[in-house]
Amino acid sequence: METLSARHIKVLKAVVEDYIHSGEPVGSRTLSRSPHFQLSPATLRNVMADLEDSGFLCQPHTSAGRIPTDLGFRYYVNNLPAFAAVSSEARRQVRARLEVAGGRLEEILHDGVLTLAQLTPYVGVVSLPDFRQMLVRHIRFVKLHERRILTVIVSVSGAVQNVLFESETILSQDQLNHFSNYLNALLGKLTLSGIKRKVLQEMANDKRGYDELFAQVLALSRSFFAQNPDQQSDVMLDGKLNLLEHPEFADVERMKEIFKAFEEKGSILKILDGALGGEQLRVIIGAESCCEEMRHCSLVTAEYGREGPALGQVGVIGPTRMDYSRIIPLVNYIADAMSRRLQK
Amino acid sequence: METLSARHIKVLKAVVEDYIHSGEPVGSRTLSRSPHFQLSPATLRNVMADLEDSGFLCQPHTSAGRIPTDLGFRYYVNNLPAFAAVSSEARRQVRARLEVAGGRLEEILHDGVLTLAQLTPYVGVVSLPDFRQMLVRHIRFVKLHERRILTVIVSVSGAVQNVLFESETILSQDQLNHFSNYLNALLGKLTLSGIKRKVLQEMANDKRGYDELFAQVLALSRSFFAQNPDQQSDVMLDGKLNLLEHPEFADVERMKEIFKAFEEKGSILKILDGALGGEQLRVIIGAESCCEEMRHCSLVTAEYGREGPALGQVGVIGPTRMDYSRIIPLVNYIADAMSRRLQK
DNA sequence: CGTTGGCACTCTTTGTTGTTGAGTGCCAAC
DNA sequence: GTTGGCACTCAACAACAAAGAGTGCCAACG
Repeated sequence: METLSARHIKVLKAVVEDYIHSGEPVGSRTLSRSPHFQLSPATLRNVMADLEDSGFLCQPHTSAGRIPTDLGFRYYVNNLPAFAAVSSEARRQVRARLEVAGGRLEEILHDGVLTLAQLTPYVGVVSLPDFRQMLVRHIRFVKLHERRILTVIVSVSGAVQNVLFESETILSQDQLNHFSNYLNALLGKLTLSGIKRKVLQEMANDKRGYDELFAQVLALSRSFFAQNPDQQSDVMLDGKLNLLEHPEFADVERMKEIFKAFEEKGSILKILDGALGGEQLRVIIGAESCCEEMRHCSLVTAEYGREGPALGQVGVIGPTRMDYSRIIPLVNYIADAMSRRLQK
Repeated sequence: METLSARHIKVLKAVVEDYIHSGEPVGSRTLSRSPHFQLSPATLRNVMADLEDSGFLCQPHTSAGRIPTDLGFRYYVNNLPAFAAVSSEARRQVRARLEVAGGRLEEILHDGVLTLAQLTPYVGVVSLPDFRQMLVRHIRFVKLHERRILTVIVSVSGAVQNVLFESETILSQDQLNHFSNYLNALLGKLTLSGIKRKVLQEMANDKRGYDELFAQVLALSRSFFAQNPDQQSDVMLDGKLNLLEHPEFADVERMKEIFKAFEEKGSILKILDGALGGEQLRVIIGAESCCEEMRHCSLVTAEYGREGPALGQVGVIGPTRMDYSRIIPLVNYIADAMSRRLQK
């Protein structure tokens, strides 16, 4: 186990790749027929038995071939990167969908997952940025009725968020415009949580004399933050149906499990944003996600959003038997295209 | 066929209800054991054969019991309404979720489908109102960058819509505020399409001299409508997983089919809003929906939105073997609660 | 004439029992 | 270290039998 000989590695690679493409357990005989091996089935059997002892392969049952374990896939992904170039068809689609002008953040993200769902037989997934962490470009208050106020917040990256709340006093639309202007001039490059922190600070040393306008803005902000504790972010999925085409999800129980994770979204979000700010591209294989329902799935995700902290993760969810050599470059490519479009 | 005798009706009712609760084809023996019948299996067989000839029942195969056809369910729903009262548990949940203050339209709709998905073993569904047909309460323009403008539209019922577009000339936020005020004062009780129509009209007889402000507003509106052709409405679903618990969807193929319809949404929207403005409550059974993928499903939907035209439909999607006597009153009850909350 | 018991028939479901084939582990020989 | 041989395991498949539920039809009964 410990260290693998060159032959062990070669066999592991062959098993993983064969399994990725066939979906069937691969036996020593199949392997020996491959032109890459001049070895007899018996020899391969010995090597495969070693790999099984080391935990890279396993057998569904005694008289079947071997399939890679999570560890086997992990070794493959980490050490054997024969990455395929992004196909011209994929480039074409990305150009058509993502290399266009602007659009709201949500539209861009949606285009991203849609493209992934169409270019791969897996599920496209993207985590929406945590609004509280985004730089605010604009705040606007709109009076709806009496004390009922609609806040429109636009982030630098083009995300738009609407929040309803009740103010403490009745204010006119003119006053609100006034406040909006005041705040917009003030806020420079702050995040929503930054603003909240600032407001709380200012309120703490309330003794200082403010001009009246600022006091009113403070009161308004307080109502605003009071009514909207900390809304969490969300994920967007597309192409769930793709998964049903894979033989590993023909079993209804297994399918239920994974669709449950999709419906709840919370666990997926946790997996995606759990490592935000870590590496640019991540591959999470099977049980590595620590999510019970996702133990038969892998994720390939990349951060999107240039300059400053990443906004979120975009990628695909598929069976652990995923075509990593094609998917990894593709996810990278699309995350890049999204980031570029977001910059415009 | 033609007219059914009292006995035929009684048998049909018994078969439908037994099938709804057991999910198994029901045979003459089972039926004769019911305390409601003093008849021998042989007699019931004759009656059931009649009902089969008339198209109300059918057999999955020769030696199985009978199950109701779409027509059988239809007759049952139309003529045999022994509706169950809404359970106290359901009332409690509706009170907790829907009889609270305000919230944005989307939140209200979301609460509605969520409640349905939790109270029934089926899928909760709601069609979002066509924004173009809603009465506009507020329009607000927010300058983002150069000619890039964000429009915030709030409808009378609390729906909020954000639209991005580019104006023809560069305008300051003060100017935009001016326009917003002008438009808001002007638009009274118009729908978005109403406004569009009006703008187009005014532009047609362009020769008339306008004051400059109005001319500018017109130009702005033109850019707005140019960039946003006619966005269609949408549907919201919740509780898709519920369906997987029903034996009729244990078959992977059938499941795929229905989930395909869910993912596309378009066909569901067509079914839902196809009959908007018709009856207050509708039951659509199996193939009646004219949607290939939905031929094994039934829908029970009711209109929501009081005063003026209905906003949309809310209800459930389940197998044709649905517990109509419980679901119909429940859907009615929830549509009512939603409408009441929307009025606030 | 409506109702009923009897009977032969159909067809699914379930369990049993081989048979086949792919694949393995181990061992002795090269 | 590599290889061929061999016995063994196990899933998958097919064939077959038996059970059970339900039917249609018919003759008989009140």
